[in-house]
Amino acid sequence: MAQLVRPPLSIRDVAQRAGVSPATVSRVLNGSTPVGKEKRDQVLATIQELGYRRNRVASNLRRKQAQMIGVVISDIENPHFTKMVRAVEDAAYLRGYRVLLCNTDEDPVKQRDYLGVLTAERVAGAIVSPTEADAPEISELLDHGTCVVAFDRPVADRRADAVLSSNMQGAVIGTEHLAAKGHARIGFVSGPVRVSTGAERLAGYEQTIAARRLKPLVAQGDFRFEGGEHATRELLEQGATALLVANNSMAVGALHALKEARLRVGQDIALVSFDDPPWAELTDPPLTALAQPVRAMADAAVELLFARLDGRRKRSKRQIFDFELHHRGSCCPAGS
Amino acid sequence: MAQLVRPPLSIRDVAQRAGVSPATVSRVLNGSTPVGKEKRDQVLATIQELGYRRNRVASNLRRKQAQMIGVVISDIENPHFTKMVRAVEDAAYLRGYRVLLCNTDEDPVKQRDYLGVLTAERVAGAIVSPTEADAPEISELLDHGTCVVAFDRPVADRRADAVLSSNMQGAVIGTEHLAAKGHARIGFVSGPVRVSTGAERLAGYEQTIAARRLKPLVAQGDFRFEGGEHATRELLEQGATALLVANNSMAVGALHALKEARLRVGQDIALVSFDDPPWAELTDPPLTALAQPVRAMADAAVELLFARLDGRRKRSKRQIFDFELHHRGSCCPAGS
DNA sequence: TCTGTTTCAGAAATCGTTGTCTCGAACTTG
DNA sequence: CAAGTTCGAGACAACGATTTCTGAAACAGA
Repeated sequence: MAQLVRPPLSIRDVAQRAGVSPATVSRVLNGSTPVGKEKRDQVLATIQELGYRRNRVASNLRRKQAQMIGVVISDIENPHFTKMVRAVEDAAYLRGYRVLLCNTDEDPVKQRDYLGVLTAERVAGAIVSPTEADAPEISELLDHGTCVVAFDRPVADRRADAVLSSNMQGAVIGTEHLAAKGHARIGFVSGPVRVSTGAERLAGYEQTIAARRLKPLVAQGDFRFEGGEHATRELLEQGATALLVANNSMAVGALHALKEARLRVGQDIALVSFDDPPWAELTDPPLTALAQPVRAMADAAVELLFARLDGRRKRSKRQIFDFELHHRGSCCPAGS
Repeated sequence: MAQLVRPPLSIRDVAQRAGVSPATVSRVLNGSTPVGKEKRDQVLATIQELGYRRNRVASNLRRKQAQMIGVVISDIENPHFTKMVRAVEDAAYLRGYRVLLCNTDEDPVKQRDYLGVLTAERVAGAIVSPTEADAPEISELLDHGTCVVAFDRPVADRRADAVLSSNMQGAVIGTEHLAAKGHARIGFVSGPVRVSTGAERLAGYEQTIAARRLKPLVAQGDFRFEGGEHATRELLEQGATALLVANNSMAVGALHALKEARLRVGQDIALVSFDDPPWAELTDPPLTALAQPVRAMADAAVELLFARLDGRRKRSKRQIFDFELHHRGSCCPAGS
């Protein structure tokens, strides 16, 4: 059986069949200029009849802009980003935009590659959670007039909008909470300091520890399972009785390491984690977590983006959201 | 400050500056036809110098195909699909393809919309986990010569490739496991039967129940948290002492419902869930789960897709993977 | 009735790349 | 050395939609 490939119809085919000019078909398709009712009905009927589907690629070329939003994140398997992507997808779908997914794995090279791709694809806008804040490709996008919204992590170029969370504040709350329970040896499972969220959370922790004249115990992770596991082992060796973990993926690693060390969370050791993934309530015990209003943040990012695309806004804007501590069972008083 | 928009450079600008024809620049860019070393170096230098970036939209139009893979899934927040998307992204990135993300929310209308979008965007290939197996838009894609791989759920059109799991077998294993522990009132938190995975898992359950002359206890969910919660409440009212849950999102809902009913999983009630999300080991007790080799499946799907794109394969192919029961702590013997 | 304005719709130019066609020059080879 | 090849590179025509330009018809106002 030969693979029959039906060549797609073009706007010319429709025009010919309907007895009008291609321009008229285009006008009906876009509603850009009024078209007489008679011709319009004729065109619509013909489109139905032939099963014509407009070629977006050609359309995008002519318009010099793809109806597409690029989403650049570091880890598609992290529920934090997944929630964001979901929100973007929802909004994009409603407005007839598509989502181009770019997963960087926290790899600056891959990030720059992908940012270049967004320029090459002439996307209308981008939501970026940068691994590297000052990649020149971000400025390149902005130079071409593409809207860029930084999510979770700022970018260097001031023309971009930003939706951020107050990471310092979050780390302070988390550390204070553990300190208030009487812990003196509070370990911090840090993210990479190269990433702004990593650095800020670490700074918040260090500030609080210093203010309370405690000994800082820091182990560097990578925002992923393995790093969390290793860092936790390290901190246990240093005698930590409480842990603050800088993101949810590393928290999974930390829980593994603690299980391995036969320490009962919430009894032998206290744990507070950044992020509040869906499974935080299901662990044993449920996880005390520093939650970001991810959905609200994502909605804000999308709103910033489309406000610009629709020309409703010119000046760049930056919004900051606070963390909230969700008290659950993973924090015990010291020495219990 | 006026928003300065630098108009992007075209291949003609590069050609002019380098003193060659646009065709030559294109040839250097694509390596399609040999170009003399001298001119090639000249072109490459000019590209560097001007910071030229090729316009993918124009390229795609001319080539009549976008270097893009469409991924159609029902729930981007479900780790099962997330893992798949990850695998696709990995492979696509390596080969210079982009990923167009289409999230359908199990909504047939949205699915058909998105499949139409894939046609309109002239994607090179699509990996689809269909909500509706016989959407005509799938055939439309295939008619245009686009490769389609069904993932997790089959599609009606025989020209498509497929990577599936043996859902019947999985449900049988799961149900048998619970029955072997002595449970007589095994409830099934079903997915929507409209979806093939939903129907097949239900069938496997029913078959086993019938073979053992037990009473079927089924409550219909929607593959999402809420549905799992409601269905579980229903089954509890009917006196179930063991539950088989048809996917991981509903398992989260089930766990909530059980907690609410003050039933201890693994002691008062037994639980087996389809899927094996990362948090399955972290719950209290750890979740006994029917795992699919998602990564292997996704890699297989990608391989099928690219084998076709590269022209390495013509005939359509179907691969089926087995479930594996991961024994953990959530299954207790009956009446304990 | 005649001029001026609006409305509708076609012709044609364009968006930026790529592949085909062509042609001259360099190279074989008998 | 002539005739046949090969090779490199330019000119040019697409790809399919949009939009500007233009003109004809319809309409309004004086």
